[in-house]
Amino acid sequence: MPDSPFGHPPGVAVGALFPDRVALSVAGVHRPRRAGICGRAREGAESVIVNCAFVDDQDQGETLLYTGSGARHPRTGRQIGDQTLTRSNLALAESARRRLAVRVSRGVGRGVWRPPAQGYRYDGLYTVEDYVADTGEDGYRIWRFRLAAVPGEWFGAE
DNA sequence: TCCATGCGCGGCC
DNA sequence: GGCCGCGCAGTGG
Repeated sequence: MPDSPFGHPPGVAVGALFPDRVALSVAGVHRPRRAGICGRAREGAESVIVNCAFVDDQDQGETLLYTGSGARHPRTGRQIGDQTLTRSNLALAESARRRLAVRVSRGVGRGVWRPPAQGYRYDGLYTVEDYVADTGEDGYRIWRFRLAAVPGEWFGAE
């Protein structure tokens, strides 16, 4: 499958726990050490981290509103400028266009749906339903992506 | 408080 | 395609 979408990482069960981002990376769940979105503009997004580090995030488990990357103060978590539809944000947009599954891992954070006790948990596959430019809580433009769990392929599935 | 490190991407040949 | 250098990033010691 030359143009295969990104699916479950080999040998990793949905619900698997990892102590930190390095462990997630080594397991092939989410490769970047720091970035929350892994993906390429032309191929779509491979995986994302959900920990509600962005003020405009909303995590409801089966569906979630995921704020794009960029223009965020690294310490306060507040937005400090307008986000652009480039780089990893474009990757998520491409995933939406091609209906590709994206791997979701949840970390600890206020507002995270059923967060792990510590570290990170691989929560399975989601699709990017749509996305829109919006004005976030801090008054800057954000790109907001709506993710929906793939039935039977995510942590909350029966 | 500081800063490493991995990855995407563009430039260049 | 391959190499290289730049800039960014939902960490974490």
